[in-house]
Amino acid sequence: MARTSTARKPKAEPIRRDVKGEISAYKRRLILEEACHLFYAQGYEGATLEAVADRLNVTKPFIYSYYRNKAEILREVSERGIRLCLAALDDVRASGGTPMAQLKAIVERVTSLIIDNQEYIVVYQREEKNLEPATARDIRKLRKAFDTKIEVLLDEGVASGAFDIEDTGFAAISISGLMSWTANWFLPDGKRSPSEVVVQTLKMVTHMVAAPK
Amino acid sequence: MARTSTARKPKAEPIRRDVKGEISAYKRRLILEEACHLFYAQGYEGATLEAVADRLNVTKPFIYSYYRNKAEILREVSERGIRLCLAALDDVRASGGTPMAQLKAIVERVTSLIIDNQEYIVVYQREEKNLEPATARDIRKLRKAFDTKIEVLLDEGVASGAFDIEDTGFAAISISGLMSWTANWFLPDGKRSPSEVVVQTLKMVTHMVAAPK
DNA sequence: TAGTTTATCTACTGGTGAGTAGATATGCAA
DNA sequence: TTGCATATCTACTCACCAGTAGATAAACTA
Repeated sequence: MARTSTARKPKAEPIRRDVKGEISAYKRRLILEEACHLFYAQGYEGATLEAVADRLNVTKPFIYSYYRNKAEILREVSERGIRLCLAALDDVRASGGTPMAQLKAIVERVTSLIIDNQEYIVVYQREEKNLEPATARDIRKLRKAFDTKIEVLLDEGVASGAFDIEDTGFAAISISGLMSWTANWFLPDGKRSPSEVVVQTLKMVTHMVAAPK
Repeated sequence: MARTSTARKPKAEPIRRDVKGEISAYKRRLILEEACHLFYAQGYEGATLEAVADRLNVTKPFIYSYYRNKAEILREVSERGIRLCLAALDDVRASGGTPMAQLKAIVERVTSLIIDNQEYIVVYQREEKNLEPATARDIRKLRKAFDTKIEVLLDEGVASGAFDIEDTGFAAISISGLMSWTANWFLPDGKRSPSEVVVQTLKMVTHMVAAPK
């Protein structure tokens, strides 16, 4: 939306792409993916940046020219999951609908996201204590915000009579817990496909909150 | 129950306690508790055995005369949670009752155990990859056994009409996940007391499985 | 009490990996 | 082309910690 500060002519204005920045971002992304994969397989401390570099056919100092240190990589890995989930939740909330319809849409989208980003989410769950305390707090705040937004939605459903819940705060924790837990047991080549998991999770959540007809 | 092999006289037989063994077991227990506490606070790799020794006012070689190596301590920490939960489950199953009554008893007892042994359980969840592969497999088997036993109970309840569940395997995973997840968010000094958490968990689980009246 | 065993400690090794200094290569501008 | 800037690499340091060898102290036995 915002023009680059040097842009002038309205006609045939070249879209000034920040190519250098894009390439740099792309390299960061490659490092991030490979690092996440190794953190997942061997643990944060067990995975060396040397090994990450090897798998990218570069050397360790290459990584250090894109990330200040190992912890910064972990930070980006850790933020990813909750950022995506919050965005999906906000998106559903913005498009409206009944509380039940919204809850169902959120469970569907968030469970899918968790399956697709399983490694990022598990790494965060396991390695939170390796984050700098300030970073850990920030991410915790995001997770808290997620739960609170679910709670508000549940409150709306209780008010409309769609849900039958005694403690919406606890129910919110349970629902987000149920979804988060998926990252811990789901096996990409297991007997349940991602879409089956989504469907079943939806059923569990519905049972948990729906008012009896 | 079993006599020591050297016991002879039936009358006034001294109960031959293995004092040496008991003291040894007690020391192992002290090491285990302190190690678990530090693993919880700083992570398995972040916590040094030197630090564990310090907190016990002993030295590192002391620890090495009770445990072969650091991984063996982690193994005992990791086994504890699931062993206790399985024992509680078996105990409830053995004392009988309706499927609903049994499920409720299991959720109550297991959730309480998880709260009481929070640190052991979280350390296992986080540090599983630091276990020797064979050990990790063994413990996974125990957890699988737990879920399967829940599934069988759910099947019984479906057969009797007490439960309304489409996929009992998935429901079993969800229930044990809901309980396990407690270890990740419960705060001993938070706004919910352990017994409130147990009560609310029970409500969630009941909602999830109960057939409509 | 002397001698023996057991428990614990002091002081070390060896391997490892995060992070860096300075060299080198690659591409770009004039 | 030459000179400059940027990207990447080679080769290192430094700190840390699991695990151990061998010394010492404590406890037990005869």
